[in-house]
Amino acid sequence: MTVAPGSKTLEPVDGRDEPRLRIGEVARETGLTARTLRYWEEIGLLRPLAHRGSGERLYSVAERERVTHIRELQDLLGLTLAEIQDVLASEDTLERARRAARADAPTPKRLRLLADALEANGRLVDRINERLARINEFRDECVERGDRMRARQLELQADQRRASRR
Amino acid sequence: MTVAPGSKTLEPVDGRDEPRLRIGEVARETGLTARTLRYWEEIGLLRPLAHRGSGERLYSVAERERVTHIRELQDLLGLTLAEIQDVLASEDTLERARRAARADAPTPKRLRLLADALEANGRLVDRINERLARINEFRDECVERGDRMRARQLELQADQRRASRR
DNA sequence: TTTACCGTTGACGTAAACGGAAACTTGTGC
DNA sequence: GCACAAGTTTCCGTTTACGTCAACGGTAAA
Repeated sequence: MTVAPGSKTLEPVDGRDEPRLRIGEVARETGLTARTLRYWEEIGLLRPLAHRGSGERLYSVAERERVTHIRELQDLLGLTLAEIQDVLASEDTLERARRAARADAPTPKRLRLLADALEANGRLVDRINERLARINEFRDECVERGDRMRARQLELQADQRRASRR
Repeated sequence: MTVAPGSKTLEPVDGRDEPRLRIGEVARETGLTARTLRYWEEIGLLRPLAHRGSGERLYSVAERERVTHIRELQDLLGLTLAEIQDVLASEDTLERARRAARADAPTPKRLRLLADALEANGRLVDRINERLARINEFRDECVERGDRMRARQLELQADQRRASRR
């Protein structure tokens, strides 16, 4: 058995503990393909540091999480990548807020960033709730149809029993 | 103002009361484009009777409902048109069951058709529930993030008040 | 050094539509 | 009876979000 090449040079990178992930790892862990990750980068959804030898991309853990988040927005809410761009642009405020916290930025500025992030989050939750409502409605329709079918089934079974009795 | 052409010839068609709808009407009522309806027909999802002069399509009410059903499967469950083909193939059993009922088919046959339709419906409901669960999970994550942000906001606001008091 | 991986860019292919052009019915109004 | 608008038809090109294939490069273990 061979060890994945580069496994040693990957873990640290500049004294920090943040592990750097290769595209294949991110793909496996998120259930996507490398092609998809490159495409998302191409249209500006991701921004890994492409380095190491001939431009090999390296992802941070935060970026991997961003990937799964994008996946959920796309899959579960049915947003287009363009819409996701917008959502993420709003949400990135939170990242800026965190950086501001680390940089000991003035409290009012941090409060403003937080408020923005909260608003973006609120809009997202609204969209999710709306979608949940619609799906619930659809589900109820389906269940009701099933109920009607079961009722009809009982009728027919009764018919059958009556017929076989005589 | 002019009346839409053909509005008079449409309602009945052969002594039956079933109104026949033109492609534009179906498109408006379902929120799709005529182009999409033709495309769905092209790949075998719909089968309107294309007639009247030069192959103008006419849809029944049942077909319009099929269209909205397809839309929901696609939109709400995120199924591809190919998957929808399968789902509908199973569901069409119900239509056959109805026809069998009208044709006074033997009870055992009708029961078999009903059972098939019920099974297809059950599978569909399962898929819906699965999806609902995943979206709920995602929603909870988002709400929780919002809660954490609000907590941080309160902290910062307290800081601010303490600072301004002295 | 060779082999096995994993990665790169680039070009072309595909699914599920969307959009527009040009021609053909069809009912209406003069 | 004829022009006209509304609606439709087919045909063809574009878009989005990737899949696939080819040709090539770096890294590490044997």
